[in-house]
Amino acid sequence: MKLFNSYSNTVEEFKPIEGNKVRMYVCGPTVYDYAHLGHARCYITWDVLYRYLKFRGYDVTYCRNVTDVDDKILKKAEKEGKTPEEVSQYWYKQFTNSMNALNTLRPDIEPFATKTLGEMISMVKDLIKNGYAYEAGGDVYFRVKNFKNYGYLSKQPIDQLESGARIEVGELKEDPLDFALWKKDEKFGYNSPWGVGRPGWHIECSAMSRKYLGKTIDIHAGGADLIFPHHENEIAQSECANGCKFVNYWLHNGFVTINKEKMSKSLGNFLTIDDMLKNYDANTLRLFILTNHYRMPVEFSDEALTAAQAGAKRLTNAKGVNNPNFDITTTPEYKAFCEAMDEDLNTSKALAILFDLATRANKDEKDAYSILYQLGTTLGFTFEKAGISDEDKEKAVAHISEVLGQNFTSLYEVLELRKQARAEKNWDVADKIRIAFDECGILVKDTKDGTVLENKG
RNA sequence: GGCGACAUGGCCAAGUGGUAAGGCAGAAGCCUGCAAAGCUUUUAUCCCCCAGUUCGAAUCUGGGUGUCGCCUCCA
Repeated sequence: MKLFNSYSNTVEEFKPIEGNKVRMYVCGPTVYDYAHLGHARCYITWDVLYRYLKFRGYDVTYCRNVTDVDDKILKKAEKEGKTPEEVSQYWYKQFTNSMNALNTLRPDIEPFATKTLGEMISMVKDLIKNGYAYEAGGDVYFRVKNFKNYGYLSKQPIDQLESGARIEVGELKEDPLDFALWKKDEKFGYNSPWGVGRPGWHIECSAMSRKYLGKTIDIHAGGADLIFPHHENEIAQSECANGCKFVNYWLHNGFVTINKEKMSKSLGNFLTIDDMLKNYDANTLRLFILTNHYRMPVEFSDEALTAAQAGAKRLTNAKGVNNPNFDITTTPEYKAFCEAMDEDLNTSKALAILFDLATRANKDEKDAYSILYQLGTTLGFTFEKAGISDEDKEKAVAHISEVLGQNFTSLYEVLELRKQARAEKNWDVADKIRIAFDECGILVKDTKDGTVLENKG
């Protein structure tokens, strides 16, 4: 399998450190607000990598942190008169709900920054001891100039970085490039050898990664906007504290754009996952994201989402039943799928194979659906036909009763009446019922095998 | 200013030296009371522009033009 490594800026053959074990870390959310489409893209992309690695037989440990100590959380807490913990717990729950709704698998480990403070403090202590960090007025800063590889990941010449760097008022840095490992904070802080304070954002990931996955890990992934300074700083901290390589493969996903502009909190041009899911289902969002290569920008538009919706429907509504005992690994489609995914996750190519399988499944080709189902599930699509809830059924019966001016007590009665009407070629009644169903969001399909009701989605 | 990426049909998009996957939309047909779904066929002499390398380039090289991102919190 080949993956594009941002560190070397080339596509490289992926080889885990130890046998078939893969240790994978993804920078998780700072929990203070709604997750938006940009987050969705990031976590769906790495969800697909996680699923695919497991599908290929790797023993993966996937760790995704939760940043629950941060300026933005504290600001929100102050504004709302809540404790930072209340704020982060609430938004963590929202985030988890969104991730579940998107059908992303839960990481094996989901550490909280506030529960990993010991590791952070010991790491900062080591950095000070080795001369890579210094304390100044209750803050601790990393001495960037002492790490010769600084700027390697982001391909930034150090003198260029220097010209842009500034020292903020109140900071006691030796050099403008230095960044905070620990910040004095007497209001919300925690005890440390340097007084009451809280950790800098970058040290959180270094510490959590080391604690749960070890000093050198296989994969570290996240959005491309984290390359500088976040990942650059993580490398500096981890390699100086541990005295060894931090990460073998740095993976970064591209952005979601809207009106050709990066979607982000600060620009305010974001659409939340929850809002998106009101109009489009999880399969649609996933298809929208996976039709593009993960490193390319994806432009959001309703037109694109509508196209994805039609495609997702075609893919997941194909005819057939999965035979779980069918071994797909001997099929040419499996081989082609793996070849595509092995090329730095060419999901677009992989999807072409799935679409072909969907067509063949619809033609009742033997095993086509099983292959489609098993490969599609590997990409995180769900094939379960959405049933109609009892609540919606009741609503529909009530609505149809009103439309036809007669009192139906069950869906069965409605369908029987329509069946009879159709048998008698009473199209007026049959169509009225279908239209009434449609108004309730239910699609009526008259197939050879009888009438089927479906959620319009 | 520094660094990096991208430019393929109406829309989205794969393809990085051998003659343009796939999806959406459109068209025609089959099926069908209608509708929906499905099936079949069909839609780029051409890949931003110019020069070059080559038997051969969307694919490599050089030069343009345009778009985006990072350099500050950001997935």
